[in-house]
Amino acid sequence: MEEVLPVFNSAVSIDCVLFGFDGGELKILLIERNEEPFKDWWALPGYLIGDDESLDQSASRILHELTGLSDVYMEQYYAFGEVDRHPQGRVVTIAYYAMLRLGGDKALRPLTNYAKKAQWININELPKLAFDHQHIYDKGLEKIKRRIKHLPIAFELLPEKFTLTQVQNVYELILGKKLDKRNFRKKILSFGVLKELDEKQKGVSFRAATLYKFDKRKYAKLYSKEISF
Amino acid sequence: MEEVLPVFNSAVSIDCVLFGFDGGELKILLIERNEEPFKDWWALPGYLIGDDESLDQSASRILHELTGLSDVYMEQYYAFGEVDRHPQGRVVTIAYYAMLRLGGDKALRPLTNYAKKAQWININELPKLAFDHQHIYDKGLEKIKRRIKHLPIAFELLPEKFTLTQVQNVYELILGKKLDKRNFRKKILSFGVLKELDEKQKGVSFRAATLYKFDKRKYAKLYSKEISF
DNA sequence: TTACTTAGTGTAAAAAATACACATTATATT
DNA sequence: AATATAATGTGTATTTTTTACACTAAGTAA
Repeated sequence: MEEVLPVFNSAVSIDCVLFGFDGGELKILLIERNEEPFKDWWALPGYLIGDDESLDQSASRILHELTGLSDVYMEQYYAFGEVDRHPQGRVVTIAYYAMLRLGGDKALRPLTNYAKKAQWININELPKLAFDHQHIYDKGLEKIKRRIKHLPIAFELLPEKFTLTQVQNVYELILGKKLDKRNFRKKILSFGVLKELDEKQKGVSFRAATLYKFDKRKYAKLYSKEISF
Repeated sequence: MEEVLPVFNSAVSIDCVLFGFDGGELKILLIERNEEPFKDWWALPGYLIGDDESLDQSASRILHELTGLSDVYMEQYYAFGEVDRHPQGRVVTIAYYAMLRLGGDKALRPLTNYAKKAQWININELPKLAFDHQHIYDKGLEKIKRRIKHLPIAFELLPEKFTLTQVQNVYELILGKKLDKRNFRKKILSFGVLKELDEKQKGVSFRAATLYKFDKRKYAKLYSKEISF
């Protein structure tokens, strides 16, 4: 405990837990590793931070390089630093999560060959993950469960226009339990951030539901309220 | 983005935000630095993690070496990693908070000369802090504000036996606002973790209040409930 | 005895959460 | 055209939680 200059004593990395909702299923984004250790294993998208980037900037860049995704707003939630979490040396990793709107257009394309591919995988069919990534994922899920109770972040998962039933599906998948339809609608509408549209769902084979959209202005207000008291 | 071995790319440190309650005042623990940069400035107790320690272990050791305190249960809450947060090089710091029972016995005695001294300082009289420590403190306070609403962590600040008015004082100091006495008592008792003692406050110059103590068994149950759903 | 200071208590009203079931509507099938 | 199907959409009563609000009781000091 004598050094004055801050001596490098660790590698620092970022790992990202991205939730996506597609075809009625809750998925997370994984990469297939192309490097040792854990070559060919599935892992959370993650890599070492860069010299001239903040943690948030690193997170965005890394996600982009490994998956091709950009403009994803991620939130930091925990740092994992067990001594032996990486078999080849000390790596402290800082975990971020985000919820993401899926839907065809955005192809997943790693821009580096550190990953063979990136893919959305149903959370009920998770493979064995590299390193302590299962643990990092578990903590991330716990985090958004708590979060979703207070803030309507589930909309980040949905397309621009959505039905209330879709919202309820997302909640049920994340919380892992069934919710009462009437009470759910009452509550979700009471946040005051949904705008009913003059438009119905199309292409369904039964009664079409009313579409809603998400009012970003009101959401921002709500969000800042939740933070303070 | 080519290395396979995890190359050290940063220093990693821990900073601790410790809240204490004493003489009716909410305080935090600061050290006076004895090293450049920011020699002679006040700072949060913090230092670099060790090679063979987890983050939690590092936090405990560092707190001990800088202040003499041991057996303090701290919780990690955020990682700060702006590129220029340390003037002499990259340092990512991981912040921990805890709430602590003060009261005479435990002397503060740095065991290293990295700190000149350690001292409890009223949160209303904070000096200018080194590095980005003001920011780290602000985030920590925000965190416990949110936390205290759901869990009765305020008891960690109080002596073994305490009055309800003392508990209320702690809440008011942390939340920064006055609370209604009757409603506060109703709510705090409804947590079901306080045991009324057959004993009164002593040495006060007016009516003595009933003492309570904190039931750790019930608290543990409550805590685990809050985490899941 | 009196003055002072803090402890300790209850209720009514409002708001939020919960439990619960059926008619409506669009489509697909015959 | 009639019918079957499957999901949409809606209301109320009950319970629980939160909020607002003011006085008496008890102990100490003068």
